[in-house]
Amino acid sequence: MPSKAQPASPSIELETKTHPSQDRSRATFDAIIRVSGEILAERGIDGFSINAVVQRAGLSPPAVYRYFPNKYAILKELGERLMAAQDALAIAYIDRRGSAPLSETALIEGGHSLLRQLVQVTAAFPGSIAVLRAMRASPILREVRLASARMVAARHNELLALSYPHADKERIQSVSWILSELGNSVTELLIESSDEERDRLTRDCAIMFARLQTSLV
Amino acid sequence: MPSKAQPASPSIELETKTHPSQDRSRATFDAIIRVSGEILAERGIDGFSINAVVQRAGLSPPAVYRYFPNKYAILKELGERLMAAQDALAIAYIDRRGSAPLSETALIEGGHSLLRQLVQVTAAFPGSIAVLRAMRASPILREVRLASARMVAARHNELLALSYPHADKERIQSVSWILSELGNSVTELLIESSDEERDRLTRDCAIMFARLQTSLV
DNA sequence: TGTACATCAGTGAACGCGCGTTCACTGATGTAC
DNA sequence: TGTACATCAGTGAACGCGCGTTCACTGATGTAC
Repeated sequence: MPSKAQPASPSIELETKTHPSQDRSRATFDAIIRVSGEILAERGIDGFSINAVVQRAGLSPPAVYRYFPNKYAILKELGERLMAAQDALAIAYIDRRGSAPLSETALIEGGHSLLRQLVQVTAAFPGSIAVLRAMRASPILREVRLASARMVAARHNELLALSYPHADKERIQSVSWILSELGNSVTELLIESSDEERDRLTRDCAIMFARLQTSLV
Repeated sequence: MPSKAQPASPSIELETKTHPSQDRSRATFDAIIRVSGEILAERGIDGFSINAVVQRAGLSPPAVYRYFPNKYAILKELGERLMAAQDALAIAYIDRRGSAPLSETALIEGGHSLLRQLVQVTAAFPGSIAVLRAMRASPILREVRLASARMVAARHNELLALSYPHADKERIQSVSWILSELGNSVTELLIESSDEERDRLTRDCAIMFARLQTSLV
């Protein structure tokens, strides 16, 4: 269930340029990514600048421009890496789950475990939820997150269609989209919460998602 | 269920300065707010600048500085206005609902109607969901959104404690917090979706929230 | 294995621009008598 | 009701700064023979 098409922003080149081939350059590339995540988390997207990255990474500006044409390209790379990591978890969960309709208990357990993994992987990622927020906040990056959400939703949709053969197709699509989109929001919510609250919140979110699925009959 | 305390950013003055007293100045103040919403929606927080506001509103820079010390103060004002509008709807819903435990059907109807109102009010607001996103994306504005979410969660918590007297207090708190936080995320999701999808999505989100509440037994 | 050369990786210094912000000022509105 | 004055509201022009970006260059690594 893709969202409304939006006019692309005045075209900004977002692709990475040279790809690192030697060890030294791979280290530089990785440092740029890591440091960018730190700065993004501390200052938000509006405080993020290439100059800040350059300074903290101990590089000179052209070293960054060797790989990235501008700051949005760095953020896009960060976003794509995080999305890839999250998508892998979601897809593995969907594949593991199989197409038989599951009991509510089993759905809760599965969802709970997926959420915990998402939280763990996202929290450990450079920039963590600040990357998600940047992708929402900047029109230039929106498409990165949407592409991932659409893909996961489509996969979930196939699965749910098999699990609930008598359910309305449009409802299944709607539920898949909600699970995919809110999965992201819930991950944010969980990472921001304190350690003591997190377990309880994770379980309740899993219950919520499970019961949304069982409502398909 | 307040989230982890975060160190305040290096103190930035966020209060509005002079408040408009004459008609002319009220018009200027409102124009600043309206135009700021437009620019925020078009370019995101990282493309938002006082210069851009000034230009579009047909003002000179000091006219803005008369009311706001910096761009974050404008965004904070926008955020507080949107939060106030959303909170009013949520509180009205909570008060209207009363403390008797409701049937799932009634919870779905109530939630559905609240979500529709939230979508309508938020979509009509200057900047719409871009304001929500800006408040998430910038550490400087985070507190504005959190204060609102905490307040709504606390109110909802009282109500649920009465509705489900035998439920675990901590679970009730957790559920209240999820409803409050995800209410925001869902509003975003709904506004971004196309007109044809929105009704279906709204209903399914209402089902999801209703069934989370009935899981309290 | 050593040398010459090609390619890869990163630097120092500078640029123009737009941003946030302020100064000294003009014009508009309200008020006292 | 008209005038003098005080306060409110907004302007024009300029500032310094940090940002994004590029140029001509040096140093590091890989490769051919």
